[in-house]
Amino acid sequence: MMLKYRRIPEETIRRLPIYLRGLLFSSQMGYKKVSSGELSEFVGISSCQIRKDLSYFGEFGKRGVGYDIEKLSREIRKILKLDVVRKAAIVGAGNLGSAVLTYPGFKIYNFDITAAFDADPRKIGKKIRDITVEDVRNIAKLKKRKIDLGIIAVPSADAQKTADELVKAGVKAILNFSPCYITAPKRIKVVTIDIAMDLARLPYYMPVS
Amino acid sequence: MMLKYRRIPEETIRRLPIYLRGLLFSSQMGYKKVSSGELSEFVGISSCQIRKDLSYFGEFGKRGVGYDIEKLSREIRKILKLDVVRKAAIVGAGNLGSAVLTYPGFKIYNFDITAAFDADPRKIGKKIRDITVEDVRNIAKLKKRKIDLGIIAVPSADAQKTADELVKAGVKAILNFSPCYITAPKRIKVVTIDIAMDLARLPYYMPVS
DNA sequence: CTTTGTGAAGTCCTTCACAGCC
DNA sequence: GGCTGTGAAGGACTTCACAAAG
Repeated sequence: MMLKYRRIPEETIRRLPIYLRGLLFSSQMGYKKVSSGELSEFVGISSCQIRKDLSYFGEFGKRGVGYDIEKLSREIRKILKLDVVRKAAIVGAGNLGSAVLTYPGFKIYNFDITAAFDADPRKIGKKIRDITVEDVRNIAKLKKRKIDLGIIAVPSADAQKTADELVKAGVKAILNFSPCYITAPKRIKVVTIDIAMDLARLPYYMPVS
Repeated sequence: MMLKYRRIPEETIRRLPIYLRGLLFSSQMGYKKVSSGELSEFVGISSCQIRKDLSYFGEFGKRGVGYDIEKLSREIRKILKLDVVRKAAIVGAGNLGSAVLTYPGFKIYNFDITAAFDADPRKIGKKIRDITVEDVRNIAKLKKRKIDLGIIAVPSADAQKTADELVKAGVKAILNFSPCYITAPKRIKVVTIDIAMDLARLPYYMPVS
């Protein structure tokens, strides 16, 4: 395995989780191995794209055979650093925040939500799952608790302020559920999830009656 | 306005809703006009990207001045066909389905959810919002009701089957909340929303302690 | 002087096509 | 024969840089 240095496209990283899901699906179908062609069918991405993407990180397949599902899954998890447990804190304990707190996806990817904050005095002290909601003014104290990920589930108007506080508290990445653009230092990865953005472009592709 | 024909990049369409949100924000700040440079600050997309994107559809700005917010918003809504009311139906009336049904974003973009289906006899007949949940076996009857958008909120295992039925019932687009890849004829636009995909790539960008 | 609109240049990403290996 | 891994070619998207307009 030579693996000379090449810049890894952001698009490749975006696709790795899709492959992971395709591999899970394959394994549930009873397969032990898959070829890039078969995986392509399951995930809707061309087989040579799949091979190229994987080639950035090593040689995981056997020519004439394909990929060992178990082994490739493990490799992708390692590439995405999903094998490390990350501590997360959520700000905003309203409907959205509560939904996020109970969403099982976080555990699957090794996120451990260990703190929740809100500005509403009626919510402070309340227990959601096994977490007691704290006063939003105490975010600064997170620094000692070594939180990796900050989750924003507050109204748009407070989103940037919350992001700034999370950055000060030392988070490495931010997951933003508020429908707005957020600025943060370059070293901090910000991902914004906004269903409305996907919704709004659907009609463009729909013929008018 | 010459506007010679050029293929419109998919990426441009993806950004139009973001501009729309930036314009809303500008108008809420009390502005009447914005330059591409100002809008760039609000949405985190370069000013020449913004100008190029808009240039695919016409000349909406005034040189030396910028864009009239009201007018540009209207134009983008028209481009995205957000000015037409679309009828939507949702399949799956569980937690996710109920949440989707009550999500206000649909109304904003002129989607009118007029039907809901579920396979669970205990849910059939129940009322959510102003909609009575129907038996999933009656999806075929949707054809007469001229539904434009089908929303999938069923377990992954049933997603493809549901998609096939929605296609037969004549939908023009599918919004898929199940965490899996779905196939449909090319004329039908499928958008899959899966938070887990965004979650799973976050750790890659986070330095390990 | 400011800001748009846009060809040209540059960058990034995908697909092709095939050598290399099983 | 079948399938991977990859340089080279091709295509798509972004940025540059500036003429044109207010």
